[in-house]
Amino acid sequence: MLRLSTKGQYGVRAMFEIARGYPDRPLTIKEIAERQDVSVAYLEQILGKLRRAGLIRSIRGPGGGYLLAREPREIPIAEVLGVLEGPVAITSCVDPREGCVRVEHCVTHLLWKELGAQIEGFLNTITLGNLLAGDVGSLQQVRTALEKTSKDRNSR
Amino acid sequence: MLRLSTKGQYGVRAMFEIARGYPDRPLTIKEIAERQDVSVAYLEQILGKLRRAGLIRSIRGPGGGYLLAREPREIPIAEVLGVLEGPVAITSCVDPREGCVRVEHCVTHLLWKELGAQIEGFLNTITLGNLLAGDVGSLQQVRTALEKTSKDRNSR
DNA sequence: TGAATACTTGACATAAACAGTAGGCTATTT
DNA sequence: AAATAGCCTACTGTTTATGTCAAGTATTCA
Repeated sequence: MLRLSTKGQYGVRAMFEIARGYPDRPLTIKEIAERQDVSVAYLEQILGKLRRAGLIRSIRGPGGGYLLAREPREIPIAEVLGVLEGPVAITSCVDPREGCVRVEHCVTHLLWKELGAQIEGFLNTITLGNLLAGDVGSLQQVRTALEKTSKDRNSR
Repeated sequence: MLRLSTKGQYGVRAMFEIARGYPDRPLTIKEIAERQDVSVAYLEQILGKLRRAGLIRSIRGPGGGYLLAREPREIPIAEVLGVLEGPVAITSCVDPREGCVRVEHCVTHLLWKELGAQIEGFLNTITLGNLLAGDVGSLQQVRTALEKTSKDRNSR
């Protein structure tokens, strides 16, 4: 359940690849495609969205390619995914683009809302900088802290 | 992004409805369907899965219906969703039923794995009992604790 | 200026997943 | 026996996901 589309996955991987070159040199689509094993045509769509959203810049012509528009540590994963897949919306009930017709009857409304907030919160704490530094391992500490807190809550 | 299928949503709502009657009386599919505004035929599929997984019991014949197999507080939402939609698997890369072909090259592998663990951890802390008691509001505290911890981590 | 290189856009194709329906069957109670 | 209620499986229409393709536009270098 709760699978991410390939657009989101490839997008993050492409951003990572671009970030690796940052700020030294622009990376061509072809390079990114080869390194991440994705078709050039498909990547074009993805990078186009990211560029229009202002996350990356492009330079045309020979020697051109893509560059990050900001520093890696200023680009949270949540933003990349948000551009490519829209906001987190576990159910249509909590989708900002739709809306709940039965909020008051909907017992689960709050549950989905909180789950969404949880996910967004998490993805906002991780940046491309973290990915580059390879310090995602320390995330486990975050989870551990969460579980402890929940346990406290339930034992009250 | 990350939308839950209707099966999962309806399933949780159905479980909630059954839990409301617990342990007094069995609820018929028809009653659940009416109260949660879902078709009887569709609900049958969902309740069938939940029954085979041992989350609910059924009683046939007149006066029959569905009952919880355990106490509401012993039934985490994660389990309900797991039965109906399989395990959390943000990408095929971290799907226990598939597997990652390129773990060592896959920078994002750990990220998706942690996100999945985060979600499962959260859904495991919420039970039908919590839903019944309407104390989902206190979830916010959990999130706040999470964010604080993350902040600490990043400022180190 | 012309060739090479690279990005841009929109239409289209295929396949998988989702959401729900339909119909017949079995068990239990009265 | 009749009524009630759950059980099971196959089928189907729709939507979404995942790409591909083709033609066009912009930039740079020689």
